Amino acid sequence: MASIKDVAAEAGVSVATVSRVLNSHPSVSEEARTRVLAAVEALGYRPNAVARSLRTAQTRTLGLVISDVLNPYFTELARFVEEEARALGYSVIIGNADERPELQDHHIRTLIDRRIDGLLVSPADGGSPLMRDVALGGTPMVFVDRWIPGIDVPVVRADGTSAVKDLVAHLHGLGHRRLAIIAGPAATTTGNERVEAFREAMRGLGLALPDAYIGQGDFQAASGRRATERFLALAEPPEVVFAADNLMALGALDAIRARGLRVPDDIALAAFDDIPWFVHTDPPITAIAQPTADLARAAVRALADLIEGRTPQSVTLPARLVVRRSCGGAATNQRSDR
Amino acid sequence: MASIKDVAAEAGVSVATVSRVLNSHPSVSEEARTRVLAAVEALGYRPNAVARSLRTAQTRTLGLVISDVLNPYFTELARFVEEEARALGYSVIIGNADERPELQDHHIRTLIDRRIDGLLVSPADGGSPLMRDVALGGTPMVFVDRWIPGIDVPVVRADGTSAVKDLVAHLHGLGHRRLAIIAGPAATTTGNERVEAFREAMRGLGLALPDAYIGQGDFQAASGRRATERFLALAEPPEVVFAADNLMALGALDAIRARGLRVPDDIALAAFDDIPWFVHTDPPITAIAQPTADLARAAVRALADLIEGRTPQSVTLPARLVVRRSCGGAATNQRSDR
DNA sequence: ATCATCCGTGTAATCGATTCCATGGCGTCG
DNA sequence: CGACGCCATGGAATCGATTACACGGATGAT
Repeated sequence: MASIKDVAAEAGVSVATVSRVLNSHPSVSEEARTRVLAAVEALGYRPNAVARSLRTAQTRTLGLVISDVLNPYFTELARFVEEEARALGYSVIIGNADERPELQDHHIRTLIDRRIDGLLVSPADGGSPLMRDVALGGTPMVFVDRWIPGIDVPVVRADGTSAVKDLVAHLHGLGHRRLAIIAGPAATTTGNERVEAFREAMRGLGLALPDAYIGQGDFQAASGRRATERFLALAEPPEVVFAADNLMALGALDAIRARGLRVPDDIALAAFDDIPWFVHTDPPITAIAQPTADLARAAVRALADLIEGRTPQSVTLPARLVVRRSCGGAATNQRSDR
Repeated sequence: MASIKDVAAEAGVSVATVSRVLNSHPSVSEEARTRVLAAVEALGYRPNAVARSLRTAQTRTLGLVISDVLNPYFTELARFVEEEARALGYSVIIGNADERPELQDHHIRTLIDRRIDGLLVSPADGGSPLMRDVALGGTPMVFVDRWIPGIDVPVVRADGTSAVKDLVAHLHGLGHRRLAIIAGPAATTTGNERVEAFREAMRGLGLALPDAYIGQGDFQAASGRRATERFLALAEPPEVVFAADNLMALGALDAIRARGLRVPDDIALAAFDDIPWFVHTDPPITAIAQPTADLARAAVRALADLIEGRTPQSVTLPARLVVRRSCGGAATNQRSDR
């Protein structure tokens, strides 16, 4: 592959001049510029990003470590992150942690070794020593969706408390009193917050949330199934299951079907994170929708601010309730779904 | 961030020795080795992958350019690709083309500029000049899922002809005669092959595939909706719609619902590419499943073979029919789905 | 006419690794 | 006892870019 030296030779100038042309430095004669450009064209020259990065100590690359690519919420987030990053002149390297802390650490380490300019993380756990070191070590970092208390970096996330309150009120209005939740891992902020918001909203309506109605999940479908099976085996099973993410809702649906029960007639179902498929499940699932595109954009901008020396802002955007048929009641008409 | 020089100074040896220790070169005294390792530990040293890549002319990185991350089939593929690549000591950088050729070219260019060791591509079109140049230019390259005729690189893909035949036989057995297909872009191999397999299978049963029953889609949901609306507006609408990918099936479902029709009673639906959500849609959707994990592994191995100087193999694996309820008939019992 | 300035350009240092080659010490063999 | 070879090690070149610095020539001011 042609290098800058070859271009310089072809154009009959020094490598410095070639570099100046390529970086549109003002001090280059028109004559030299055209010669260099012609040589670049002739040789099909493309600058070596590796060499450039070594010299300039920047890669124009962002690392994005997400907890689970198979979760449509994160896939969508990743897509918008890449879009915004591209608009700002950055590339994105995605690391998929599969909700496994050690895999998360592997990706963080690999990204740091590649000297990415900044890191966008949705932590799968409460924070490894590595993550703390990286944050303290000066690598620009921003948390998105989930964050880690005690690590002082900007956080871009959605606040679901108001939407959860709306959901609980909706359920209460439909006559449901025994509400259960499948929580995410306690080590994640979203795992805790959603339970707390749920409990708080129930308390506001004079309802209790017994421990037996709190299932422990890990944001994966299988855990949603297990938790739901446990609910259904109770002497007094809940009337509603609220899954803290979409994959666990899928698992819950499995478990309910396996028991031969119907949603919403026998039991109602709702989920955190809205995804296109929820419109088409049987029945369409009531969910809490996050402003994914806005979150992605805000996160990338905060990270770019950090990298480029501006002051980044933490951002919290509201999530909102999308009522469909899975909890019964009014929104029974399919047509109104979309 | 500490460099190899700092480690050398701390350990009281030369950088050459540090490098030897790090690359487990045999010619290093035990004494020196422990000193270097201690210094590495003390400084928290991590080798700079950028510098290493510049020197060794390899990045231990694979580029994966897929047509659409939001399509669960590709997401899954990407996940398994990363998994296998990691097992072989490579990282993966994903480029999402969003089914847009110019975006695909952007990512290919960026990946080449970063000097990735090899490229895995599922082309969104018939092949840009850039793609040809890259293939001819000696960058190791493997096509996965889709390929481009005339570009001589290994291809790893699923063969759906037999499964499509099974599907058509299944539909025929259920009494359906008017079968329609929503095709993918003509510029993609999967776009064409699936139509051809469908047409061929129908011919085998003495059925014709009129042009009006071939909808032109682009593998995105919206195009599936449009094509289906056109089918439903025909004087004699089809009894079955077969979508060439899962997103177009989603769009078809939308269109059918919007008309107030029911699946499978009013019209049957089937799709290429099986995904977990199809179990939970209303009704569960009959689909043709690809062996995604095996495809991903085979593709990565072929690429690694190419990179490391071994002889790569093109691989074709059979897809298989998964019957659910969306075409009516026997498989009506939900329990049997899983 | 003289001197300061500015512009275009080239030379060379530099980024952080890897690796070729030279060197000195030591063991072995004739 | 001398020669040879091997081993551990360091010095220095190298990868492909960017960029500080130096330099010569042209231009403008006085």
